[in-house]
Amino acid sequence: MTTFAELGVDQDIVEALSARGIIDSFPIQEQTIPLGLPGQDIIGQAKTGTGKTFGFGIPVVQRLGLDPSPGVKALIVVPTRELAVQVYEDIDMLTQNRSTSVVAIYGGKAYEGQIEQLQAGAQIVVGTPGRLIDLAGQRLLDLSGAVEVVLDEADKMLDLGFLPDIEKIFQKLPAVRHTQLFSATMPGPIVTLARRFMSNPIHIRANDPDEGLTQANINHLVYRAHSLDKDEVIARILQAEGRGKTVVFTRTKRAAQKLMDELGDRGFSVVAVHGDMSQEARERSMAAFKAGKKEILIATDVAARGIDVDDVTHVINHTIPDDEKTYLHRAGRTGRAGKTGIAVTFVDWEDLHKWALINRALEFGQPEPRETYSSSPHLFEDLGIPAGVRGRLSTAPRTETVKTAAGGSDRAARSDAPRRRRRRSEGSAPADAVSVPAEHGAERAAETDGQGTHDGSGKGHHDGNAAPARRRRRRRAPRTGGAPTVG
DNA sequence: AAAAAAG
Repeated sequence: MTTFAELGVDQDIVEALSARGIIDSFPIQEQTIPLGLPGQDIIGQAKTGTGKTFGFGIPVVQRLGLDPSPGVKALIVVPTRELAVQVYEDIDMLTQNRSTSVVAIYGGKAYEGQIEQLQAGAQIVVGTPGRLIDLAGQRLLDLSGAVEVVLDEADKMLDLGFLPDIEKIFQKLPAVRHTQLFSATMPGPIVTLARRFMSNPIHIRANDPDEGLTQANINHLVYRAHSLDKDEVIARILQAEGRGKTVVFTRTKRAAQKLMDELGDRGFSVVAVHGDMSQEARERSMAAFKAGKKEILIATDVAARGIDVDDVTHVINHTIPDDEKTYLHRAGRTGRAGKTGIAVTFVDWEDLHKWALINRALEFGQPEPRETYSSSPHLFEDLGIPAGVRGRLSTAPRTETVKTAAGGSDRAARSDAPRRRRRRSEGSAPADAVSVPAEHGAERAAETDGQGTHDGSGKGHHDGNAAPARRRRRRRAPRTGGAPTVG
């Protein structure tokens, strides 16, 4: 392993990194930093969770040097607000031993603080396109001196949804500049398009050629969702002992909200992030998940790219993503920085063609998703769920839909799952005899209410609100013993 | 077609 100092990184940046326990460099960093430092334009491609941010971030910070003059000299554009926050934090960390100032510019937040920081002379801007264009249009953000430019998740930034915004932004940038584009996925046509914004870029692929396209340390499991109750199976996965942080992806905002309500009703400690939530609630969710205060994150594809959370052990695709790129990015929330992870995907009947596409593109060699059913032993074996938990869970009471006037009692009756888990990890008696602590229901209700459904701002009354969703809940008769209909 | 991104 090469140290950062050996790559030519300034001592104060090396110290900032080591203060965070970062000593050794990753392959993408070894390849891009020595080129980025002298100003080479780079298209940098490396798998998820292998250190791309520092691959471009260190050269950006170092090239600005110790120039104290105020004004924007570097611009880093990212596709989501949460990623803007994260990249801002990473870059800010790199500058901790020098005076370079960094600001995050993104929507859903008050203008005031962001404008103040710009007027105070911020030198590095990390932001999302909408707010950047907004502030540039108001002459509150001057990009004409941004000689360091990065598109993170570059293929996303150059796809149809973002391209017009990106073109507007590039029009405001100086012609002579250092431009870097990074992503785990870089389709050929996008590389061609990207060259329009760069001068003689080098395309760096930090991928071992005989490795596959996917991360070797992520175990990919794919099941057809036909003959099983997805919510039920996901609940059981979430009950597993030894499961760490888990991200559950859905296709729509509504589905995310619904699943959060469902799991919340079962007593799981969950947070959600999707575009129908207030920005404040989104950031609260991410902070709780990152800190480990909440172990389950329900998300739309807003969280598919770039989000770096330590020790995510499982990614669950409640709905299969539309294409192989999204699949790769979603799965890549686990198995980061050399750790292992499991990605579980449920394929609905109408989505079989999507699996065919992803399977072919990523060369999984598994043309059909595995057949499984709600209490299938092999499913839980695959997932590494301990036998004891499995046995107990398969007999978990699944009757319900008690309609009560006061939501408290029926809710308590249903929330056996995490109680079980907690008791067992304490090594105590079987949980069936244990009653739910009184405060449990109330605590959870408060959490649910705090997650963006109503944020007190009077807006954001998106469909699929918590309360109606809860009332709507009804479960079919329990699948008796899960008599499989394996095809 | 959905999600994201300004409000």
